[in-house]
Amino acid sequence: MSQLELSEQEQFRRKALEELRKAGIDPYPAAEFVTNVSTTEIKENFKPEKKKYQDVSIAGRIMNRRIMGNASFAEIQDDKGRIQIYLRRDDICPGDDKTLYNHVFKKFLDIGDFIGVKGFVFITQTGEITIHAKELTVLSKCLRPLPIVKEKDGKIYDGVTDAEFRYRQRYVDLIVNPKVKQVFVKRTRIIDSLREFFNSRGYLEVETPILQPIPGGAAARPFITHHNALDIPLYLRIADELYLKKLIVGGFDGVYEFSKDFRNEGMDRMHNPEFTVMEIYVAYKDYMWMMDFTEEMIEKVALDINGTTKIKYGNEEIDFKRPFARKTMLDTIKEYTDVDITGMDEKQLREVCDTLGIETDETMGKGKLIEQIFDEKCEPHLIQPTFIMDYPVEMSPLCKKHRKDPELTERFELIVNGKELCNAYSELNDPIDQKERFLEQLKLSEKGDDEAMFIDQDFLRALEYGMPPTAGLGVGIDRLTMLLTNQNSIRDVILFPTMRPEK
RNA sequence: GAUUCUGUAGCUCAGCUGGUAGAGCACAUCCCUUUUAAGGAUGGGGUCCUGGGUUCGAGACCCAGCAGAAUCACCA
Repeated sequence: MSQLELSEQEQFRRKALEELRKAGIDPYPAAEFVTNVSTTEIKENFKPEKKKYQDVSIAGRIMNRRIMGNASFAEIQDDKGRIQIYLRRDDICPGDDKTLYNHVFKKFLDIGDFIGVKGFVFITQTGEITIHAKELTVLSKCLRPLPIVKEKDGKIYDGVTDAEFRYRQRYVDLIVNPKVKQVFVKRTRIIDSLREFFNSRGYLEVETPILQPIPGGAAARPFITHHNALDIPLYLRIADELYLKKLIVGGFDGVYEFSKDFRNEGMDRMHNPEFTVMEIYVAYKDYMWMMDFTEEMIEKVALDINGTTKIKYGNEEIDFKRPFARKTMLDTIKEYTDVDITGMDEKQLREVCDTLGIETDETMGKGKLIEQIFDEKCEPHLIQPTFIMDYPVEMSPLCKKHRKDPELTERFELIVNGKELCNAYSELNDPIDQKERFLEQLKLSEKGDDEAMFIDQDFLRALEYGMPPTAGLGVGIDRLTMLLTNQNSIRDVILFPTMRPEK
């Protein structure tokens, strides 16, 4: 980029950079700057009578400056927060040479630059905890004007709100919007909390392939790529289910993975092409056990993150206190539509859909039709955490048939705010049954269902060696984060959401 | 993929019925040793998303495109 293409403000900052160098100051010094405190630590603990923090060293980004001649106030921001700095010319320049204040601080530094400050903490006349600077060190020059967001009594002035700007330049969003940073801190805490829950029960975190020759474990359109050395197509995983079950076959009794999955489908406020799912599989358990486990897990995470089981999400108040409601899918459909679809065949179900005003097409089998009825007529009403149990067998090709009714499966989903949050099975471990279910999927695929599952021969081979009865659970981490941080879009809980490239 | 809305200074936004491009913050210059959204004064800064069209004249109107957001469809 030539000098001519730079904005006026960028040119001024580049000029200041050169002036710093001329003054013998390296604008990008290599040496460590040792700090001994953070902004928030001072603000939380400083008491004027205690004589604490009389020799502090702190580093951060300049976010505000008020120059009053030979004394100035600045605010610097570190990882934790902000604090005000008081700079007096004769304090940071004790000798005759006043360059550091008159030129370096006043002329060559800007909002956005990183500085290090050594000094003591005091309270100003207006009552603000402030660091009185004795030394000032330039740590890094900022060459672009940083948007200035101001706040007074909770009111934001000149906020950076443009969604495109925020997502594309997330680094700026994080600098100027502290609430955004908090969301991502919470996201990590959620994952920490889950991990702690699993580890404390002795389950093992594992890593399974992202590049898979057959994308298994879910019904979805995959991304495809090519491996040059092997000269084969590879798919980005859509789920890690089959690999984790192979590990149960291999003798691990409890395994889990935080899995970045990829689906080549539509994008909207609930869907990003890459997203995170936690899947866990525990041997010798069933879906009833897993329901208790899920309840306990969700309640714990809510408490760990927000200190309460109650959350506000949009206009709803949701309570994650145990126990959650438990209903079968067929009962729920009866409850919301007054239709008992128990034992109906495909033709009858199609008629029910017509009466209820649900669109159908020829590629839809029995399972898909029931799913449509549930998704349209029931799911949106389920705001409080609700387990929906016993899905039709056609909808769940990897799930064990119900112990009491072969038309159903031992499956539950946890619905919160009208959306699926968790999905769990008594895992199908009968290799003959599994093969038949895969063949059913193949028929659906031939009928035109482009989401039907592929047949994974290696998975069938593993099951033939024997898999103990196993309960499995998947949790949408992005959606869980959205709920616990009250965010309306998945893009607000993913640091760098997928965007069309610029220009 | 469909529909609607949006795109003007570094940021947030005005811009009338089509008639010389505006404000606040930021930036620059000068003054000021306890200010806080904010010290005071003065000043500079624009590919009005892009390309066509209508018009004497387009930031505004029309067409096409690009990018984003919301809603819907599919999916978690």
